[in-house]
Amino acid sequence: MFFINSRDKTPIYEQLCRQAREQIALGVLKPGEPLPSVRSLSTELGINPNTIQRAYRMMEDEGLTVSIPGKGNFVTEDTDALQQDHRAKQCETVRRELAALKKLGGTKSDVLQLVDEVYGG
Amino acid sequence: MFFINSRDKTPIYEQLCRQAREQIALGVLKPGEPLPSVRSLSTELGINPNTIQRAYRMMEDEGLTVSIPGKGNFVTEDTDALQQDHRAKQCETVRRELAALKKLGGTKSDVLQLVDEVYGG
DNA sequence: GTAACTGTATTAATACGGTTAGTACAGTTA
DNA sequence: TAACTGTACTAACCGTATTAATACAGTTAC
Repeated sequence: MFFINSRDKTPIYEQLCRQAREQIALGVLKPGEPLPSVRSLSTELGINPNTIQRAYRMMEDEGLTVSIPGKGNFVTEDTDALQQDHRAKQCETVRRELAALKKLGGTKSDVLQLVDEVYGG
Repeated sequence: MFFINSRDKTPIYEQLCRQAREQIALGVLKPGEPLPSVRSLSTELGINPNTIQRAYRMMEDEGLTVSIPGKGNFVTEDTDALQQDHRAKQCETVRRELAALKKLGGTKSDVLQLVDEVYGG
């Protein structure tokens, strides 16, 4: 469910939080689904429990999960808003990158060809 | 020519190097054009000369500039390859972001609308 | 109730990297 | 010669990621 890219220079807790964000947006992590416990994920990944704790706290701060003391951490019940938000942000990213490509001389037909490659002719 | 975004968490020397990369790709920085001296840019931006030196070294390592001891740092003479390379990378970025958007449920018509917004109907 | 889980909080120590500071040396130019 | 230029080097400071070691409280199953 989670993994660590040691080549990635971003902090471990950010990697984990980002993965949760993406997997919720993709529907891989489903509403109410329990996450691994702090200690089990800690031993599984071979990192300190404090780092997991910080990742889980960040997930909860972003509204991705809810933390219930004594029980565990769970994916939030309403992932719909998160998915829509993530999709809107991705649209904005695409728009920004398209504008950058245009500035570099990329033509509309260049872009349309890229779209065809992704979506099929 | 260069500026520092203190809110940007990326290192100053990376910010400067990225700006050089972008401005060369956009044709703002022209082949052979001299860059500010290490010490003058240092005082202008209010940061340490060592940081500028590191940024300039990184630029040279990327082939963006050439450093001539006693004279200064200059934009490389052949910026064409750099521009083409930058444009190819930007195409790859757009393709990647498009694929991500598709995974999130973005339809082809959604994307085509974005393209129209950027390039005009 | 006890044991074994769960999350939470706190403090200290370590490690790494970015940045600053200061100095010194060598090439270039007027 | 003087005033630029880039380069090299060391030491120190600081913020942050990470580890380490505890301690406390809620939950669950026996």
